Amino acid sequence: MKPLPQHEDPRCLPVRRLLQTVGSKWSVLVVSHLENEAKRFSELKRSIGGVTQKSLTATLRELERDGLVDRSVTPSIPPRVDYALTPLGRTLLGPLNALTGWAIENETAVAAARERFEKDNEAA
Amino acid sequence: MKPLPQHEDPRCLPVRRLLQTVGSKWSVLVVSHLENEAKRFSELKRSIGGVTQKSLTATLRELERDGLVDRSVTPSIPPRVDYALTPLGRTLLGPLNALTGWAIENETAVAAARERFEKDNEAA
DNA sequence: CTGGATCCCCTAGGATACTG
DNA sequence: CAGTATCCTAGGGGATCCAG
Repeated sequence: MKPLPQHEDPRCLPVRRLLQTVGSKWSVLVVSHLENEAKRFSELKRSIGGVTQKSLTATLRELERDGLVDRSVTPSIPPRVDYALTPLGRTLLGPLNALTGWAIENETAVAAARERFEKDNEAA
Repeated sequence: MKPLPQHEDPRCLPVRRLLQTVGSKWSVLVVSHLENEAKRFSELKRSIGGVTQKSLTATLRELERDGLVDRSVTPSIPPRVDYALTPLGRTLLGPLNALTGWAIENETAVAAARERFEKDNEAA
C-alpha cells in the first residue's frame, strides 16, 4: 500500500488513511447506499450508476478491508454476494453525515467563493 | 478542472468536491495547523514538515478558492503572506474533527480488521 | 451474476531549479 | 520570503474482454 511518509505527524496517520479511503471516488456513495439495507453487487451498481465493475469492486474491497463493510457470499448458481455495513461501519455514518451535511449546507457559499476567485484571476 | 461525470447523482456533487479538497494529502494538516492562529507560508511549511512548496501552495490555493482560507499579502521586502481560516473555514472544523476523532478512536479497530483481512488472504 | 485481468490515460504530487 | 516552472513517476480509475 501507500507507505505514507514518516516525516508526517504519526497522530495523523489514521486520519489520512481514513480520508484516503473515504475520499476515493465512490466510497461515500457506496456507504450511503448501504445505510438502510444490505444490497447485492449489481443492485449496488445499478442504484449508484456510472460506476465500473472494477471501481466498485475495488471500493468494496477497501471498505471490507477496513472493516466497514461486510461481504457475504452465497455460493449458488448464479452466485449471490451481499454487502452490508458492519457495526463499525455504522458508527462512521454520524461523522460522515456531519461532513456531507456541511457540504450541502454550504454549497452555495463555496460556489460563490469560487466565482469570486475566478473573477479575481481574470482580473489579474 | 475535473469534469465530474454527469451520470452521478447531482446532490452528491458538492460532497464529492469537498471530499476531493479535504481528501487531498495535506489539506487537513493545513487546516488543523491554522485552527489556533494565522501563519505565514514558511511557518506553515516548517510546522507541518515534509510538504513541498509546490504542494503546500496548491493546497492553500484550493482552500482559498473554496473560501475556507484567507490569504493576505503584505507587499514588503521581504514579502509577507499570512494565511488564516475564514469564518466559513471555521465552520468546517466541527465536522472535520468529528471525522478525525472517529479515525483516532477507531484506529485499533481498523488496524485489527486489516490484519484479519490480510490473514484471510494468505489463507486463500 | 460476480468479479478477475489488461490496457491506457490522466492527474496528484515529489524533486529540483529559478525569480521578484 | 514566497512562490512559479519543469520534469518525472506511481496510482486511480475508465473500458473492455474473459471466467467460474
